[in-house]
Amino acid sequence: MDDLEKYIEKRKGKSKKFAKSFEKGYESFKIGILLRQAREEVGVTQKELAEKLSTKKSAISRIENHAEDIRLSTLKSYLEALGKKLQINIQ
Amino acid sequence: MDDLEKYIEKRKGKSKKFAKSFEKGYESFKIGILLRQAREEVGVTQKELAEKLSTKKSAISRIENHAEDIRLSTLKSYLEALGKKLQINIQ
DNA sequence: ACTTTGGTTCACAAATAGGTTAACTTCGGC
DNA sequence: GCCGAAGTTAACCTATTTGTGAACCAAAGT
Repeated sequence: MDDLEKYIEKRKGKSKKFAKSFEKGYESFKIGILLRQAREEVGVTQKELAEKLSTKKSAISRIENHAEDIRLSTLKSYLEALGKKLQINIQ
Repeated sequence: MDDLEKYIEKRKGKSKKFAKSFEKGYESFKIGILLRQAREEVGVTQKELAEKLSTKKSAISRIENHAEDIRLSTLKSYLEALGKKLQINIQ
């Protein structure tokens, strides 16, 4: 069980809604979880991040919880606003 | 000069339109170029790939040439249709 | 010269992501 | 208990991506 999965279990315990919708589609949630992890690691709130991205905290929450898909540019800027870099490679 | 840049120079030589629009935004083109490279490496035509993805060759061409942004799911399925895997990590 | 194959580009329609506001919940500190 | 801070969700709207069909170009073969 890797870090991501541990993290997921923790969130399932905290939020019933999360647990329920999670079962519907593991894949779509992965990226949101990764992003939340990245944000919490840096120790920034959704509101602070939203301001850096000139958007609203609700949009951040949606990305981390609900979003079924995300644009590459959104992913990139989210991470860059956290001082991180997105690395993509093909195997 | 890495492989990607070599590849870009080659394409610039072949297509004036590509060269011109390329200058407008390097970033947006990178992903299309990577995808084309991946496809050519496997030796599959745009039409063949399009059929695997239940879409049309024009959509594939657009992604490789024009697309300013792309959904993560699109990126993923494009690569999976080529038998490749998308790997994302955060630095 | 004609045809076929691979690719490009455009225009329009359909689907979906992201911006925004507002109401709601949870949690910690007072 | 009350309050503020952090987060969640829903609804609406706009912007953008993707699907699709058609016209076009270039190269290669016949």
